[in-house]
Amino acid sequence: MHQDSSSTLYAGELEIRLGEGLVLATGRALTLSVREFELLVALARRAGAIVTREELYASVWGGQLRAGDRSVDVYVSKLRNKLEEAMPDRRFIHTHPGFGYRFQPQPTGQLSRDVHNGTLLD
Amino acid sequence: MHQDSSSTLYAGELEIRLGEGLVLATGRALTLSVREFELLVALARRAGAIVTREELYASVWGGQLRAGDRSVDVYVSKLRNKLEEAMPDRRFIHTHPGFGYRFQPQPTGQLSRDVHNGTLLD
DNA sequence: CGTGTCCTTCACGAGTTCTTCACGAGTCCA
DNA sequence: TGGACTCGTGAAGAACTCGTGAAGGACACG
Repeated sequence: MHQDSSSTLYAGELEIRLGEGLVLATGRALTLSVREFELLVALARRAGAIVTREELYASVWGGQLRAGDRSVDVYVSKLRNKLEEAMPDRRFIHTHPGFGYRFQPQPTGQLSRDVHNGTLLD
Repeated sequence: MHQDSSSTLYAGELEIRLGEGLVLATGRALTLSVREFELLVALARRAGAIVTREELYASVWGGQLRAGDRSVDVYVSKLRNKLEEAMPDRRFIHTHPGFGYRFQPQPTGQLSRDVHNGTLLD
């Protein structure tokens, strides 16, 4: 079927359809590039956890992050812009200086038990 | 499987009669070639979702898309022309660079649970 | 045959995306 | 306060993806 790698991640109001490269924010489709999408997936799969740049680089670009390579940061920036454009008043990606990034779908400061009606986030 | 070949897909103002190879746009019949018709069906069956070139190729041509084969793009272009000729001011087929194409009957921007009064889309 | 339609492939230009660089803001610590 | 370090992000060119006109082949029909 066309649904195999295509489970769906739910992260707050975000719906990430893995098989299709589609992200819906409150119903509206976001247009993400391939790198942006894969970065979002890498972050959302580990929602709530801090993910290092090395790990993010490995999942999105494949291979080893070289010293001085800022591509992860650049794409986090792009991704943030698109997420915030679609859903202002919400911060999804948090920076933990020296450690990495953390994807947190809840409104800033608020943690709540989510109801996921699709694949569970880790 | 999906539905038998004699049902009808409704996608926005488009009515696609599977058994007859007939497409009606606001009542008027479109004249599509076989490839164009099957491409439209492959897209419309998964309306709202991004469908990759590989998947489209498999449904329309059958078999595996080879690197460098642009036939899907060429037929998307032809299909777009005919759809837009029949219904200007509407964009049905959206490109998602790096992923594939998405058929979206609703006015740009709005996704909603559709009411199909024929066969349901997936 | 001659003509028309459809299909496939090629090629070029336009448009997007990716990578890298560079500068500045913020933080930490002595 | 000053230095070292971490991040955010605009910008520019390279690299890649996509849109589409056109050429040529296959096939059907008169």
